[in-house]
Amino acid sequence: MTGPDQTPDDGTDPDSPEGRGGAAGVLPAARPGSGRSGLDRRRVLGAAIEFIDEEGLDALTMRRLGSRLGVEAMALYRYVPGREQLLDGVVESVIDELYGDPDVHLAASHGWQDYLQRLAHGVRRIALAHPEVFPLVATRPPAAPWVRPPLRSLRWVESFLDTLIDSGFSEESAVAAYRAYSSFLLGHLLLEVSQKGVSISPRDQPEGVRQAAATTDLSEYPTVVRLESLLSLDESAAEFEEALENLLERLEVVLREGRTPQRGDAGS
Amino acid sequence: MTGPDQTPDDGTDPDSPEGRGGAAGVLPAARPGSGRSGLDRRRVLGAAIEFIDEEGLDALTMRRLGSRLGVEAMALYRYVPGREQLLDGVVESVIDELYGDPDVHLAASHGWQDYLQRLAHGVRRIALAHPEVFPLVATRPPAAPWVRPPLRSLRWVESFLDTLIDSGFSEESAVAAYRAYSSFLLGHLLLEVSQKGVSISPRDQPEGVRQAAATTDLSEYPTVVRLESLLSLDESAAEFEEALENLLERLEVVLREGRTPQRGDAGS
DNA sequence: ACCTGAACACCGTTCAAGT
DNA sequence: ACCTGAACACCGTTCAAGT
Repeated sequence: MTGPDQTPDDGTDPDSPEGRGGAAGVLPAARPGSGRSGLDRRRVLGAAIEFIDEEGLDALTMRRLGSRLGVEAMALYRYVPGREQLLDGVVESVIDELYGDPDVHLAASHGWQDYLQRLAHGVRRIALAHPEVFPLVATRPPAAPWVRPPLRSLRWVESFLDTLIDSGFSEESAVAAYRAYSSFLLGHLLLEVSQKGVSISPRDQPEGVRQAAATTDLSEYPTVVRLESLLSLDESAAEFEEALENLLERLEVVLREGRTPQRGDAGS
Repeated sequence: MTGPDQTPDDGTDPDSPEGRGGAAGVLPAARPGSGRSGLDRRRVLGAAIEFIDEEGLDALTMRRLGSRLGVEAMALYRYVPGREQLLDGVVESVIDELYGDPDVHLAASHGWQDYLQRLAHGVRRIALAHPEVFPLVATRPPAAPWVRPPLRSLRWVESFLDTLIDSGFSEESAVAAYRAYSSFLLGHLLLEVSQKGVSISPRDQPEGVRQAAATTDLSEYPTVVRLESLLSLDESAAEFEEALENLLERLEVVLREGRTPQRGDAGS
């Protein structure tokens, strides 16, 4: 999906049989005969995700990833055309977890609101599972200008639009809903994930953060100081639910006002 | 503000006299005597911003920035402790443009909604002026966990909270409003800016995008294909206004329901 | 078929040295 | 006081060579 690379086994199309079921799989596994030490595009991407989760994005180099896999960096180029495309593969791999998430696909016909709820929670689960990877999901250039970052895959866009249109949204309002939904997801999850990075991990730049906190003169910001405990409460989960509910309510209004105006307008 | 560097002239505190007025200035200029070729922390940061705007973030290296300034890379270390802190300085410098924006500060007392409107538009102006820099604004770890990315400065957080509390918000709802507002800004502007990057610039990875577009089999996504023209319409500006209006309405409800409950609750 | 060694051009950063 | 040259450790990536 990422490029015209001539590497072997680049069956990245999302409809290959293995892609559908497995929670982690973007690519088919190595042929059965090839022994456990055999490298694999899937294994490479999996290792990259692990690496980023553990050490942070900046720490990921071809050489270090190679040595985690017991191999020289140059060996990776058999499975991935370069570092940029490795990152694209990581992003693709991570959102592909959604395809395998039963909580998202289960019971497709409880209405569009239920569907958008499950989709949002599915994306949120991924973001929280890979907080270091998620900014990449948000940041890598998408396949087409209208495939917006948090969903990131034509399959999801298609499914989103179909579901809304089937539920009575006009094409225009389905597209508008898609935009509102994407930016809601992106904003919330990016903030939640970055907050998590700051408050929990002594990993990346604890130095920078601690320094800044120590250096800044707080006496000029009495309100901030007074509200510090309120400000540092982590209410992300509740805020997510509330903002999502609110968005769905907004969409419901749009639906009621704009219900597929093209025909049947006089019929019922 | 960023670290314990012993470089000369590191008066990064936001209250130095020069910092208040000038639209671009984080730091005082060089002493009057030092000639036009004299380097300067401000000049270094300014050149870095220009560079990123023109060539993209990935292209910025110490060596290239040096040569743009007619100097070896090593000379930059006089003004900036390292590349990371250079990027922090860039972010700080860019949001400092807000302090000099008359449209944001003008007429402080037309009510909180007017204030939030002007602030949001100010941030949006910055994001659009520096589309390559803005993801950095969203991504760099903030000074404190509760200083959320798009606002990024204690001064703005303080001003935000004060304005809302003065307008009758309870402390709790002022903080909740701050969170909702930040994530709204982040989501919208990040999407808008990344869309701009994709659709306009033949700059960064036009290769990757064009490839993906060409490689993907669109026949599986009939709805997406059918709605392509709707999907690729750029309605960012209108969507921004609408979502902002909606947010302000939500906040108004919060205000009415929760009007400073601590005292005077029985008085009127 | 799959991996490695050596090499190339380019990084960030340090430090002693120049003016 | 300010800048540079040389050096170090580390990048991504290529390509011929090994097995």
